[in-house]
Amino acid sequence: MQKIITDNTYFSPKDTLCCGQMFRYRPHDKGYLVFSRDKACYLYSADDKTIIECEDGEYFHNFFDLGRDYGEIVEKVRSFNIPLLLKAANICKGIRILNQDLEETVFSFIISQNNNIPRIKGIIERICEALGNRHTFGGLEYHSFPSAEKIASQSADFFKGLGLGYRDRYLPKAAKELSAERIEAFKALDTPSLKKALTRLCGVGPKVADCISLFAFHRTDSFPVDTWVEKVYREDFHGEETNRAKINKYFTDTFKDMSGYVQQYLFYYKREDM
DNA sequence: CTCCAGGCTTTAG
DNA sequence: CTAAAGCATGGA
Repeated sequence: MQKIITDNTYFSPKDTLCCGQMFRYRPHDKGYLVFSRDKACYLYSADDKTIIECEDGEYFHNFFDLGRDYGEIVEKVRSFNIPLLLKAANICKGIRILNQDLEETVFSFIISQNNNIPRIKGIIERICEALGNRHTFGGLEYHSFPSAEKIASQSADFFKGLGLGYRDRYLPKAAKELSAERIEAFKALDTPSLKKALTRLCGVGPKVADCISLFAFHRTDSFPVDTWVEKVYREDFHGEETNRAKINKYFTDTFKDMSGYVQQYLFYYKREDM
């Protein structure tokens, strides 16, 4: 077992996990158990430290984006000098934008459409239990997130049985569309082209594409606009637009390559009703 | 009962 | 091209 110890000023387990960018975690002991792909870690804070215990330190170092200076990012966000954002940055400075597995992110956010977070978490858990491989971590049993190939081999009815509702047919279809060549081609694209390419996948529209480009490709010039962000835009930025594409343009034009960080701060701030 | 959730596909205009 | 209807499910 490896142990990664970091300062917790810019790394809060709770805020990083609960801000809506990932769904596979649960409270455990002093912190949380976190699952990504076929891997697991135990994440917790003690005194002024945040600690990761896991078998694959390299994987989770990258997963939690530990190579990046978040003090610098928070300062850049503060420098926009927007009162609401100053407040949000203080509360959310412990959020790290994760580097998540591409396939897992694609399927997870297809499921997220017109859905709420507790139910999304439940659906993903049932998918892992039904199709994932069994693993153990520190004596605890868990299931991996299934491969695209495995998802592609299931019927829409199978997913309906897991409670996906009308999204049942999107998963196998998107899984078949996710070829290795296509995934490889994604990496070379700039963010607007990547977003367009992701939108070709069944069940992936502009908002989900923004989430994938942010949480799997770390494209921080993406700004996903969902119902909560729309609420922030209306109520706090006093925006007039109702078209989500235009709201997206307003935010990305304003925040450029800080868009992803700002979006997460605003989303979390609004959803937690702080 | 209605309304809403990290919106999308399909169809109509 | 844009706009709107239709969509499963479960909790408030």
